[in-house]
Amino acid sequence: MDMEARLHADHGDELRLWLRMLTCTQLIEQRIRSRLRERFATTLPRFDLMAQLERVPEGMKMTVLSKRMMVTGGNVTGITDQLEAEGLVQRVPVEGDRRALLIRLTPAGRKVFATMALEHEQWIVQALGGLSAREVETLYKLLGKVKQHVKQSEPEGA
Amino acid sequence: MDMEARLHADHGDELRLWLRMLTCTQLIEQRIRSRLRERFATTLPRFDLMAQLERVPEGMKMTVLSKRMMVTGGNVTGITDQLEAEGLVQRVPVEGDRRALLIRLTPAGRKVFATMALEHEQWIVQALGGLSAREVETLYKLLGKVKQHVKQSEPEGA
DNA sequence: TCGCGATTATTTAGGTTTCAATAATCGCAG
DNA sequence: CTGCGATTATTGAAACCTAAATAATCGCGA
Repeated sequence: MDMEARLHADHGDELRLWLRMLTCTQLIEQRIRSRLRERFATTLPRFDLMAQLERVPEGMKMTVLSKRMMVTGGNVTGITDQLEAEGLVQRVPVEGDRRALLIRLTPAGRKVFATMALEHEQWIVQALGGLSAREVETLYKLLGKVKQHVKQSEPEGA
Repeated sequence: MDMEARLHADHGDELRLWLRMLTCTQLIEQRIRSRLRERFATTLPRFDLMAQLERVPEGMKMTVLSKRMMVTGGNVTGITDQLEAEGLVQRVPVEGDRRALLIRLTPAGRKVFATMALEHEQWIVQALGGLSAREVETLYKLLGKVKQHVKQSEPEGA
């Protein structure tokens, strides 16, 4: 077996794991998307944005929001436009910085989100129902290692 | 603690795990996307399609391809159009069924993919470098449980 | 053989996401 | 206080993805 072939063989496990991670998340994600659409006529990105805001009552700047959601700023602008038009979030000027805007849930938005979040959580519990509490914990810890390693290697600018 | 609050508390672990799964895959996925763009001026969906074809030299029908890639048929049509225009894949009529087409890599496509795949695998190994071989195995098995449970519950039709 | 439901691929319209460019503002160095 | 690089949000162009409609073909049952 030459070096190149050995290299390949040695790394097959990582590749298999990665593909399985992708399969699992896509499987669950698609299920959640379709349920959000059927039950609440909304989309995952909209739900995500509201979920982020829910944790911070005073609101968040769009840059922070885009980092947390791991999407581009332009994307956040678009989703915010929609939710604002529906009265679920509002843009609030930031005192002392005329560039920035704080996005926050309106009372109506908070109410709507509460309903969705409750059901959403049940979907997740159901999706992960094949695991024991101990296995959930193990998975959580191992993925924590992955997350940490990925984030520390190459934070930005190779 | 009332029932609703308890319910919430009991299921917090699953939700946390789900969010972490999402974070990990998105983190890695985005890194791969940007590297595919920088290094090979291509995209993840195009890479994915070629990766599927690579495993089956005789080619695959578009329906099979769309199921494996977990995207819609129309999407596969679009990506195939691009790759075909670049001479990386070709559409081959199926003997005995004039509806179906076999998509397969051209020799040029196979060559291009081989180069990308080698580097791609290194990226994955690097991303998962924070784990021991044993941890990779554990993660793989646990995610296998998740995958199986999600797939068996509600295969289709509520 | 005929007809009809199912399968296969494509098209269409609409929404999502990214990247890059733009415009406004900030804050600091001089 | 002036200018200039950095930050903030938005916009525009292009790619991606979906769902639903369309068109061609298949294959089976009567």
